[in-house]
Amino acid sequence: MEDVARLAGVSTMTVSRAIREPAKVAPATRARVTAAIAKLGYVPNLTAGSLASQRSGIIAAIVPTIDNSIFAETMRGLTETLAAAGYQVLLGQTAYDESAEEALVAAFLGRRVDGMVITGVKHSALTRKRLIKAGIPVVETWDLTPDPIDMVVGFSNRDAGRAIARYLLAKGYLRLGFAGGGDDRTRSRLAGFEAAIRRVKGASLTRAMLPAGTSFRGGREALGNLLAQDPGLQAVFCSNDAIAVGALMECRRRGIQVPRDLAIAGFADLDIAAEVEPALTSLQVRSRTIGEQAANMLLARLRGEPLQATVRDLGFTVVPRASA
Amino acid sequence: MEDVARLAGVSTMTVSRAIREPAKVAPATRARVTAAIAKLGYVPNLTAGSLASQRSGIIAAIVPTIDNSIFAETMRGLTETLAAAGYQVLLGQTAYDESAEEALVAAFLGRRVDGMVITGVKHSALTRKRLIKAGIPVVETWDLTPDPIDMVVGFSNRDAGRAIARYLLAKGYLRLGFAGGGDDRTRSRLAGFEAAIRRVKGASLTRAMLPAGTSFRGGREALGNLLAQDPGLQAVFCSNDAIAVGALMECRRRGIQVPRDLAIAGFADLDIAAEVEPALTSLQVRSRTIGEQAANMLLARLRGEPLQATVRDLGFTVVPRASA
DNA sequence: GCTCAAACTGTTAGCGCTAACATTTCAAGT
DNA sequence: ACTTGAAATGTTAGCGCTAACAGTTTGAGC
Repeated sequence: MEDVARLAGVSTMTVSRAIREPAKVAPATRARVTAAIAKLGYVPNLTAGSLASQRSGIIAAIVPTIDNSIFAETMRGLTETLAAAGYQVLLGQTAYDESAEEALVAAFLGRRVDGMVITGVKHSALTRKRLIKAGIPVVETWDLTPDPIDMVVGFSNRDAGRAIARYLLAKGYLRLGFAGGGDDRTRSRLAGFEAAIRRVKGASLTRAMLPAGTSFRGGREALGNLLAQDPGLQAVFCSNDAIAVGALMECRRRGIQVPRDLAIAGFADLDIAAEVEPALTSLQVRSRTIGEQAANMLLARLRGEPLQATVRDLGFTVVPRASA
Repeated sequence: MEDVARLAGVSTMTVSRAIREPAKVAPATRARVTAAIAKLGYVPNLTAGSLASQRSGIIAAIVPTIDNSIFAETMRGLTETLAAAGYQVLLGQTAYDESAEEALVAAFLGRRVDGMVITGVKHSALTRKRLIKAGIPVVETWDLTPDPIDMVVGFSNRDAGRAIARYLLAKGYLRLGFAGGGDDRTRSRLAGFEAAIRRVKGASLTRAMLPAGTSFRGGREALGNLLAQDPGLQAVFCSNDAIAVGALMECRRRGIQVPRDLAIAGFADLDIAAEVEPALTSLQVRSRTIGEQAANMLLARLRGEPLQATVRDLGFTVVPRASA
């Protein structure tokens, strides 16, 4: 930076300003600085800038795994919205492991990230404490809670499970099955699903629990598992569309007609849900919007704008298609 | 850090060492420092550490979009391998736009990242220049080139396209179609596909070009487009499995029997390829391994190990299934 | 020409840590 | 006790930038 300053015949402070707040530098000076930067191929050291300004320009994002299109979509919305505002995203994956989450949060706080987006609302006590103490804006995502660490954007997984159950029950299916992974949000969906079923006389629930992060293959196995437990099963709710498509394919393999012999409903309304045959009844959630909203909440807070709501419910929609 | 040092009765340097190189501090001292850190809830400022040590502990990764499972898998392999070595990943998405890539590279270099992983081998002259000048390890991925910026790990997309063409031609299909996006790697696949077809008398090629990043829906439209151009089409190669599944579903909708009336082959061998009915013939590439290998090449270079090969060819495998 | 605020530019003092070197401590060998 | 080298700890001097404030210049208004 000193070289640039010398070449442009100004002080380093003016170079710094020419880069960050061009409006505060006289046009002629700015031109000289710009020319010097170009000539020397100068790349400002943002690390030094972060240290001096106490702002890193980095937002940390923690997801269970990027290798799941719902989180990938959220990350896409987040990254693009933040990039437009000049922020970059540091990515962390927990693989659904709470202690991995704890370690990631600690590492990211050490980087003095300006904000954090974290999947889910259930965290270790230490993680919560650290995040609160850090004093940075934090957005929890993909679920709701009345007492977020700071802010939360998502929808009620419990209500979503309940909505699917009511939909299936309203269609006359009584012997219901559930296939899904073991993460917190799936458990909430199951809890809601189960609660709605309990309220209906004669309705039953059969479960096939899968490891968190399961997809197509798991869906096939889960279907066999469920039918073994209850051969008279009438409808299955799968906690994500990949599992549902797997189940659908297994039905085809076994000659089970969907939805005549067995109805299937998925979750998340991935692109593929509309394309398979029969098209998959699913519950639409706005993965990408969650990321965008999280980014916007963070940005508003970073700009010092007074906050509207700390809990943002994006809701969900049951999308009826042919499969249930 | 000074507070910790005072409480432990040592200098800040000893605190720094106790954190980074515990072996170099006497056990008793280390215990006092650790206790002081815990008591004060001290979180080292890695930004300051980066500035002083000239090592950021951050690797930048640039993909077209994270919202595509092949890149998500690569990112997963990359992030996990790097995390195990204490590095974090800064994520950038170009949306298949070269100028976006240029801006990301500039921003990441400003952060003084310790290394960079970038998708593809075609970059703007400025991007190449900047990366070379930066003097950090760089791994290009998802393709091969004899003259990488620094290192490259992937496979030949051209050869992959050729291999699929040969496979289809060997099965007796002569009137071939191609459906795919407009990114560089897809173009290479198409080039290889076309080259192999040209060498066979009587073989023909019909193209349906889609925007980069297209999936299921695009596959359906592409199929209609191809059949409109050549109603006698015998086999279609789709540049990714999502497009192929879309095409497959469109065939079902139109009552076209796969593979009897029309054969379909995909690319990337996503999980879903094996699950659809008929199962999809595809070309298997090792998405996750690309990320892991990129991480390992970077780490080896960062450790100062002498480099073996700068070009790592992970190859591919044609996976014959029912659809073609 | 003179005043005075606005616009512009410069100076100073760190941000919180670590590299490199300097010094002290300590145990083992004589 | 007395060297001696290794182990442990401390001191010094930045890393490259920016906040905060201090100057300096400019031009509009009278």
